[in-house]
Amino acid sequence: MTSWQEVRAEVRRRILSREWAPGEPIPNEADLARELGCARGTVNRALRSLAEAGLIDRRRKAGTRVALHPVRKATLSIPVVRLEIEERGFIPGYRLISRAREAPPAAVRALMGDGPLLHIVSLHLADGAPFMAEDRWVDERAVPGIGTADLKAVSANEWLVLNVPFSHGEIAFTAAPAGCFEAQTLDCAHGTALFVVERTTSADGRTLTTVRQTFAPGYRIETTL
Amino acid sequence: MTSWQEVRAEVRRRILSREWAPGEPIPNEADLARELGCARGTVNRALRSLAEAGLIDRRRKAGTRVALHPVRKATLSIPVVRLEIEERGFIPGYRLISRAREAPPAAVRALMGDGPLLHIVSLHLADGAPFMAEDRWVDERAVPGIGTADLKAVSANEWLVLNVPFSHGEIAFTAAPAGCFEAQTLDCAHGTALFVVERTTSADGRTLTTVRQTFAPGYRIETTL
DNA sequence: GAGTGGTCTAGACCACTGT
DNA sequence: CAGTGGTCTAGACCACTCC
Repeated sequence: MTSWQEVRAEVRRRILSREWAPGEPIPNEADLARELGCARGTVNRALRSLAEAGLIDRRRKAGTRVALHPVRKATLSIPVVRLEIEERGFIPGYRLISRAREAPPAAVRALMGDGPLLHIVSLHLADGAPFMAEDRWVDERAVPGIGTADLKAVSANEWLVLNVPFSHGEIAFTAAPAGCFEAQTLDCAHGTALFVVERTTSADGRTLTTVRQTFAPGYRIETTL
Repeated sequence: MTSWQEVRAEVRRRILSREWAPGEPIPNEADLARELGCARGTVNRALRSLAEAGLIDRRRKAGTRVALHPVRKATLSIPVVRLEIEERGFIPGYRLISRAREAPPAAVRALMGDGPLLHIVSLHLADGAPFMAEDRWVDERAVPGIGTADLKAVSANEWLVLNVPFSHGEIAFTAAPAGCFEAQTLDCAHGTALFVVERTTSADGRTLTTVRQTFAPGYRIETTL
């Protein structure tokens, strides 16, 4: 019993077997280290891992307790769309639909201010079939270079990932019916239930870009718990 | 420059500022520790954190490199539904719709075998309004006690979390149109675009339960990147 | 074979917080 | 105030993997 993975496994076993019941405190790090025959640092590493997984709650002085409601955490990797398409075994494609300097609608203006924004609409393909339609607004002042980027060759999605480091972002997942635009670009019936991802990224407190990605029917995100 | 958070911030700064470009190797732990004036363990902690975040790639002997495609990782916490409703500021409610020992459809049988399964259908409410409809199959042999649980008082969702430790799970997110059942229970029009979560949990290689949760219109999951 | 990250140790000090 | 987790250190050995 020397590795932190072994310590974690043993503690997890005691929790799952109800030897240590939900809500109950477990021994402190020093005691556990003595019992299991390892350094306190090793126990700390193991317990930190379990705390991140949501299986235990830790607080200084109060000690460590088995979580009352073990919170499952699902981690989603959000790669560049092109890579996601390749990972699913398709040949990726891309088409720029429009690109214009426009006054944004109210919802976008609330996020990104009144300045003129670049509005980029594009379509990503998998094996030639529509995969995802992207409607994006970019703050030209916050993202120098986007004005001259060749968005016919490289998608805005990819250009931004490669050229604009960001510090913070928000992402949301919803379902929405296909509107006229989606029905046409994604080749589906008006009103079809589609999976939607909305993302906003910012740096230094400024919103760089906000995007709404609508996926073709049947799209699903999968991961393990 | 002594804390691992400071080290991480400094390394992140150099990456974001392109001082260390994507794909390029960065100094090894020992060198970095010397330069920044701290122990190697501290640098290790910082770099491990950045690797988990997807900003760098690390391999023994090959060293550490700035990731070519910084993979965004979104972590979703999946709490018990009742807690999720409370967190959104609503008063949670729950209604058991049906509960029967039935032969499962082919899709479920493929996952959970031929044995007789318990089929539980229920509805979760937020401030009295429909919030989520749940269609669940449970393997009675693998989950002893579910047969006698009072599922009118405690939702199957919560009963399982409290009584059945699991070791592994899969989760998927999709969009689907409301069928007759969803339209009726969630009080929406037939065909409405709804957000769907499908989950399967297992332990010791046996599938314990599989569930399809359909959320009322407007539902969205949000998180930060 | 050798360089790099992964980990363990023993000890120390500190920050937070319940009592 | 005192107990507990959080972290840092200096040194060591090991596992992996590229050359």
